[in-house]
Amino acid sequence: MKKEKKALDKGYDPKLVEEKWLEEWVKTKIFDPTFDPQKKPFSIVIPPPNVTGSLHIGHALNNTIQDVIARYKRMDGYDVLWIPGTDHAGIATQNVVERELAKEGYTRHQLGREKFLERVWQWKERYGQTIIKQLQRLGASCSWSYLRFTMDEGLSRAVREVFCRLFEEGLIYRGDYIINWCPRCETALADLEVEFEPKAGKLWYLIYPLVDGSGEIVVATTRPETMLGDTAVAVNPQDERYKNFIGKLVKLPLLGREIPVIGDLSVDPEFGTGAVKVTPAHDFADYEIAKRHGLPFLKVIDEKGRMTKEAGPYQGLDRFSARERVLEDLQAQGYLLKEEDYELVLGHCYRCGTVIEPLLSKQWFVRMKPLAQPAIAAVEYDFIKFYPENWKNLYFDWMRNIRDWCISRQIWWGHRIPIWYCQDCGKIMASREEEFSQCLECGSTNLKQEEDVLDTWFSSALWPFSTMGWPEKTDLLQRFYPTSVLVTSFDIIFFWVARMIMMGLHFMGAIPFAKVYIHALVRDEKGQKMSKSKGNVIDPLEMIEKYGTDALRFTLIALAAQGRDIKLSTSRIEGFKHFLNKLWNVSRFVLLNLEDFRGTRLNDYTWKGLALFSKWILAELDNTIGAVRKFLDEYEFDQAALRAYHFLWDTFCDWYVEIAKLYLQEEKLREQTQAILLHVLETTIKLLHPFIPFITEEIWHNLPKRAGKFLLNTSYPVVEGYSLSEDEKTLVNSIIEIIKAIRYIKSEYKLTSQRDLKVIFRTPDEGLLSNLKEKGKIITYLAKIDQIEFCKEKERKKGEVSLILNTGEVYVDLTKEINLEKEKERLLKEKQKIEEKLAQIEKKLKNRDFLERAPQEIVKKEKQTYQEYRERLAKIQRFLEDL
RNA sequence: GGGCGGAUAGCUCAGGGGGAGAGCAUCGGCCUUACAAGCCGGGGGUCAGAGGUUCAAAUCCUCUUCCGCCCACCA
Repeated sequence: MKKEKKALDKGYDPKLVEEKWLEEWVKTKIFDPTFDPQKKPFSIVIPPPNVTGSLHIGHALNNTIQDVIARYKRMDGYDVLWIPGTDHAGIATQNVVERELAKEGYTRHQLGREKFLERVWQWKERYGQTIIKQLQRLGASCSWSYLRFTMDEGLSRAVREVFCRLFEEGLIYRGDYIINWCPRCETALADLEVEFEPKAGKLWYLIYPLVDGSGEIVVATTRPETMLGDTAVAVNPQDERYKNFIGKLVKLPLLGREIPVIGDLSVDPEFGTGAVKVTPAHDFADYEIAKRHGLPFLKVIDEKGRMTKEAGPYQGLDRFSARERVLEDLQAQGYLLKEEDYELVLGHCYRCGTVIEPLLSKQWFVRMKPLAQPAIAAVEYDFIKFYPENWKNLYFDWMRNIRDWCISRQIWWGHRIPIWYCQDCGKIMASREEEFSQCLECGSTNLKQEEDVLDTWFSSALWPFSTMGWPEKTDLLQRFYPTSVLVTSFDIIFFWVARMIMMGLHFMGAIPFAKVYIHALVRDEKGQKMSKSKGNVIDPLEMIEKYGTDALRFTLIALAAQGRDIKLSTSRIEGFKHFLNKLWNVSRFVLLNLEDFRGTRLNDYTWKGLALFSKWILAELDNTIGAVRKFLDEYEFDQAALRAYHFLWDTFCDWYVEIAKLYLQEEKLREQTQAILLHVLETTIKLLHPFIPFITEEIWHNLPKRAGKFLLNTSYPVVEGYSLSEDEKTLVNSIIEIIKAIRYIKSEYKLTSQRDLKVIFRTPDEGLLSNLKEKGKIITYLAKIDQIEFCKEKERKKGEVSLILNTGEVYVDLTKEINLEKEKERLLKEKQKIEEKLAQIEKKLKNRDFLERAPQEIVKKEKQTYQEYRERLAKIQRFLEDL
């Protein structure tokens, strides 16, 4: 016999509980894999948050979902590895540190590369643990011994290896291309890193006179300052208006250069004047035109967004002031025809919001087409499955139109591109080693490493295998690659998911994960993405502080329906906090009633020997376990959580526990009821543990006779196959509906405190009748009345209140005078409802098509319902007469 | 310009071809062997609009309106 624990405190206080278990879990390393050969492996890699970041609500959702999966799988017998880690987040982190420096009055250039990187590393050391601590606070059951960082030595080696192999395979090349440039961060950006926003702007019409004086051509532009870099004017060759202009020269206003008029099919005759100025070095479309026609590229804006010497008198001006000046001068010299309001879409840097400048520059690219092909096939053939499925369309769309990936960045924080240039012979070499001393071609030691670093997503793309020690052949890779599932949100399907699939297939020869679960974005109440700059963030840490981690987790999970965004509100969190309190208190109740419990188990009793409602609750529990498991397996986490929620509250607390109070008083039933209470509570707690780990762990440790050190070490509940016979089901339903009916009558007639009512239940079902007679006590106890009579036939009596149920009728003699008018009103209202319903069914039953075409069970059911309602109507009629 | 998703109770949202659901809010009544963060009972919805498919539509299809996302080199 186990000495009983002292009862739980009244009211659940997460603060007292969460910290304690957190410490225990992390300390004992229960989240690390065991490598037990008996167990099947299951692995997840975390989407690594920014190393200097702070937990936001999106992380909270993302990691809660992963945690639910990880805990469920662990309890279900898998050997789970969940690799945690952080991302160095190149530009973002560099910007943060630069801002710090700015406060001290420095720029990174003043500090120099080496010193600057030291600062960033310092920053990383100081704040790098923050996000990890916060993830732990969230209860994330990551395998903390395997913590990784994208710039760890191991991961950096993987980056170099991948770069070199791609370079050797000819999949990485360097070239002059027009790219997106952020003049503030002073770096190139990939297409994906540019965000477009519509903005009110103007369309200016500029006059370009023909050199031969035979006329002029008017072009429309949104960026007049780029005219300084024009090297042609393009028209559509099929445009009759301009046919004769092609081949002629126009004089560029302000600068006086002579440039040709060319014909190009990409020009839309409908837009503007049908003539386009061509600025090859500062516009993507113009760049393409220029390549087709062999036009010169004239760079008039530099890396800082200032006009170059090519811009003549405008040299040194910022690009926006240059626009003003150019317009003034054009106006003054009569080259500005008119201006119109025009809404344009401007690209902005996704990290700092600065307007992007398309710029011609030398960058490194990855050839994507050859990598994309197998990655498309992997999803087409369902080797990788998306949940919900429709996200794969988005994936296909992007992958099939993929363009080469610009991977070089002109910042300092990141993986420096492992390319070395021989200063003597010009040889370009890729090196797996960090240092490289001698030219392979000429033996010169005069080598210079590439200044640029890699796009931060380059290392992220390797995450599933670089974290497991690749390129070494490690045990980790052997056992846990490919990973089982990737949990992420749709906004990084291109940035990350697609690239991991490509790299995984290319370097591991295997998919990086079998399933991709795409969860919702958590938005604000207006449906907008939360962001610091908009000031509409809900801080998960604040919520945790206020409501507790479990409440936040449960809320996020319960709201995370597949394929739909979450609009979070604090009232929901509050509601679910109440649920935790309920769980806490019912546990308290069970424990308080276990004082004399001898510790029998369910197996000590025969099914036949159990009380009716004990069998019932076991059957209900069984249904719940089945449903929760099914929902978890299908990644319908909200449904799983809500199913368990309703079982605990509506079924267990509201019915079984109340009935158990009665059973506990009966000597014969007391002990088995204790065993059932404990069993159901313990099972429910296991069921709920993946969602709300802290409170369940705390409760579990207060239960007697538990096995294992932590709840996580127990096994997830399985369906046992308990079910009631048909007679038992009828009996249970009857009891419940009788109780509800009496409660309703008492409430309607304001008799809630009156016990001495004469209540009669009549049913024609003799079997039910005899069964019910033994259960009168449950009814009187829960309905709070002194007694109830059961009968098969009943005299009609004036002044009784009566309710029709599925299994019979309840009559209440209110003894005092009742408001007959009110009862009449109620009955008439019910009568009307029934009549409406009957009319509806009648219409169906008269419809030959329905009778012939609808499934027979449906027809049968309708007929049955029709009969039942006819009977009801007759009864109501009688009740009305009896009033 | 393409593509995707949404419109269901006062609010926030589930559901999804055969009797409209939850949480919060609201109204009435309760300190009952845990829980007032609770218990018992009630009210409240032409499931955006129109058409179609079907014996049967909130649910499937089409269109319309509004909202939100993603993609796209119309200067």
